[in-house]
Amino acid sequence: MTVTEDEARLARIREAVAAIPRGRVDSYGGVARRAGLPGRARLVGHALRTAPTELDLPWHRVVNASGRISFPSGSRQHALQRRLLAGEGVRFGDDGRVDPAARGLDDDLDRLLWGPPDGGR
DNA sequence: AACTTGACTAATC
DNA sequence: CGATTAGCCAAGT
Repeated sequence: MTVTEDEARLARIREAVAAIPRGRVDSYGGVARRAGLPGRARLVGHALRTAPTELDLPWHRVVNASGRISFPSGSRQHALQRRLLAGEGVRFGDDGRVDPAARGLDDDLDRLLWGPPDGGR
């Protein structure tokens, strides 16, 4: 297990995060699955935590499997993430869950977005 | 090197 | 609903 392999995995995770369209969210597990790393949701958390800000990843579009922001409510991060999502039109329920309609992505999303130059849109 | 933590999750109770 | 358990495993102590 080399360092380069780890970096490649992190890169795939970051790609998967970057592939989440504006106004939609995905779960840590979902991102991991689309990155080819099923069952490794925690790794997504680590990847985002250690990701350089300069990458400008849409990290706020990643919520937990419950559809809630994973930062403790009341924390600065929680407020920020919620605000960023609200700014993209993501609705929240009274229980703090994001609108179910905005949750989850198809496995083909990556191909749809990055594959066929003409397929999508 | 042992032990703990954590931007997680699914299953059970 | 919440609490517990077990699986996950990179990083931090």
